[in-house]
Amino acid sequence: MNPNRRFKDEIYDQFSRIGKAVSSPKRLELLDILCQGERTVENLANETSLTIANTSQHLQVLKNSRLVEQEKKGLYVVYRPAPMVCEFFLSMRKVAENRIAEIEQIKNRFLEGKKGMESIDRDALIKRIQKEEVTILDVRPPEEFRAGHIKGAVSVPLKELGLMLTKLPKNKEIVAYCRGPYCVLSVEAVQLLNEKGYHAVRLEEGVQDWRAMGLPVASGE
Amino acid sequence: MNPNRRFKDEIYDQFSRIGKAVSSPKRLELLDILCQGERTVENLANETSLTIANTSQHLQVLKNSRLVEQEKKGLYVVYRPAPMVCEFFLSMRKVAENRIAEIEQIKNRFLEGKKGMESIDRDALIKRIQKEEVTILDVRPPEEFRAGHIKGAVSVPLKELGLMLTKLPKNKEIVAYCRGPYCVLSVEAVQLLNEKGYHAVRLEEGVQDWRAMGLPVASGE
DNA sequence: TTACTATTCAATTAATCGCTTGAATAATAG
DNA sequence: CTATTATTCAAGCGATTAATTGAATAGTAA
Repeated sequence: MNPNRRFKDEIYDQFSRIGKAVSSPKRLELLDILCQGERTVENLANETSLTIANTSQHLQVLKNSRLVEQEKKGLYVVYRPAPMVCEFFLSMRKVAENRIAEIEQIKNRFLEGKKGMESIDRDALIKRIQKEEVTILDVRPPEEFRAGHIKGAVSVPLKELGLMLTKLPKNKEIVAYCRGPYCVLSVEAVQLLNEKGYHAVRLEEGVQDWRAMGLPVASGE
Repeated sequence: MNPNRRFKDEIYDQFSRIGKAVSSPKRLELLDILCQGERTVENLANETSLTIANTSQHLQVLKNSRLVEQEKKGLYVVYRPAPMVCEFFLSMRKVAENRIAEIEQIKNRFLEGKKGMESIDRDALIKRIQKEEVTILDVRPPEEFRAGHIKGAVSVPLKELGLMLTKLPKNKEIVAYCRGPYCVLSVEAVQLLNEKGYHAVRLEEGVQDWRAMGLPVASGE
């Protein structure tokens, strides 16, 4: 075969390694979670309802295409996204949201089931922050809050929301967020809060989106 | 199954449609070409050394994942990339280049075979444009030049380069470019020019990269 | 109408992929 | 040392995919 053709084929073969890595829904889910912070295999398996062996296998596909890195910490193996990968994931999500009409439909159908659920986006939240007082709630697990959160947000993991209710102000509006537009933690949080008489709304964006917009993100406690 | 899990699965299934589309080397090659401008099926089949039927099949995969759009023009069907797709492709290429070491190796091995081949990047070219006079040559087929080219470049398709040699200035440096870092048209052009006594170098970036940097791009003749 | 061209469809084959299962490995604790 | 825990490996099954081939469709021209 002519050497130019060979060269091209080799190059596109390499490019396709990235594509193959993100061609499986389960691997996308794993990547999405990893972009919130590093995780062990067991941890990822629990969140995705995959078996441990299957999770490990998917993680190795991601590792072989260089989208994640792994580090052994004692008895555990911790995985984290490689640099640039989360930006790439966001860019892929953006194309999907803009081009695939089914995504909007699936989201609407899901949210219709949750009556009274109000979602706001980044712009609307920024306006409210300036105009009136709002409490921003990060309802993800505490490790994810520590790894990075919207500046000014308070960590109230969904699991502890029930216990923390009394500490929240009833007169202020509450904005809850989690991992992004397709994460349901904030959906459940807002439902619970509204049932209990608070005025809560859901922020669509996650920390990654917030950061990508150039908005302030903090980490640690 | 619990409705939250169902929702997540449906969403990631949709996201993976984009991933599946870019998981095949041949489809990536097709996308890369399409990002230079619209094409007919036959046209694409010729450039990729695929059969017509196979090309058509791949294009339909791309269409079903909404990455390309199609339009019937008389006897031909013309395909073009959907909005945002070329940006996404660039973002994927960037991850691949930065994460997959093999790509650099393949490129180096290929260019080693072409002795005396000098490549420069955008920054180096900009400096030379300011300091000394250079002639910028777009060696892609004329339709691609018309669809968009680096401002100030002259269209000299590789196929006609042999005939146009006399019209090129021997004392000025010549910078040839084509579709991007992995396109070989400019490699062949620079080889020919250097053999004939010109001082020619290859620009790595293509028009897409140029545009993505915010640098001036023109279209038409 | 008929002939011709560009593209798509349909059926087939070989290769690859996702997931499961059970065994193997590696680090730690007693 | 043995037992325990987290992860990976290896084999196997069914489903999906890429590429080939030949037939079918759609638009154009005589």
